[in-house]
Amino acid sequence: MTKAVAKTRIRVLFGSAFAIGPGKADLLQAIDEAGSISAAARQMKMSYRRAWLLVDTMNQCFREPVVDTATGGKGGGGAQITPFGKTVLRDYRKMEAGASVAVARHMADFSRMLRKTPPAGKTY
Amino acid sequence: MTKAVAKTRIRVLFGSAFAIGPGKADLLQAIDEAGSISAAARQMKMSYRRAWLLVDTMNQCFREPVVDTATGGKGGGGAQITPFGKTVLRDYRKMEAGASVAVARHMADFSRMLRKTPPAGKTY
DNA sequence: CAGCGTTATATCCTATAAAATATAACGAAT
DNA sequence: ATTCGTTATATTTTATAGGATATAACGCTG
Repeated sequence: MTKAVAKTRIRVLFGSAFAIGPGKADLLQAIDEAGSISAAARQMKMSYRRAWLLVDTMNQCFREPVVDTATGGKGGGGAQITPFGKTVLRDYRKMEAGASVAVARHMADFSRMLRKTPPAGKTY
Repeated sequence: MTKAVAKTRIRVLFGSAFAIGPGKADLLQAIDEAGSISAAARQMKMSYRRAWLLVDTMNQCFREPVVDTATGGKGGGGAQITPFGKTVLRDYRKMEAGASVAVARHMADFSRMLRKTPPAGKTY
């Protein structure tokens, strides 16, 4: 059975550009574990460019940087999530979890209305 | 003051393609009010093509059609949201509202962490 | 000092989503 | 019968996000 579930995706918008969403939160977490942007990017199978751009956006959107970076390789450089960044991530996850619970409350009813087999091909 | 708020956007995924999200819900509502896909599309400033594709996807994803259509213009044709479609929309709005409340609970803390002025230009 | 693995950035290329456009069939009103 | 405003669909074009690639500067390590 194809259990269709709503992954609850919330995004915090800031003006027109957005500050953080599921992708950036995961990236932040990956950087925390991996110790560098590039390692996190490899882990998440995204280009370094994309990862760096996302980090840059976050650092621009928040009052303080969420990630500290240092050039140089092999023990020298790398990236660390700041204490402030950890707070951002933690608070974001709280919102996410809360939303997820709220959605789950009605999800059973909803999924009954879905077809048993997903439509094939592109569906927009 | 730039009040940055998280619009809570939830999407119900169905396999890989997704069944309904904020855009489709709004479209459904607009069709209900406007009485036709094309009028709803104009109202929402999207192309008819796009609106039609979204409706088509929904009709494929759910057990029953959410929109009934009839060809012909000037009183003849048009589109109506089905009773089933109304249920879908109502239940979706319930999930959305629940999620929104949950997010709002933590939003105050979060928005304090944002910069006072949004970054200019493209930010990804 | 040479090498490795970073950050940081610029440029080019490409895949894809969306718009624009066109057209056919249709049904009611006039 | 003509016209109007639909649904439905196909084709072409455009805008843009993202990948690929290249390069410089940097800082540890050996």
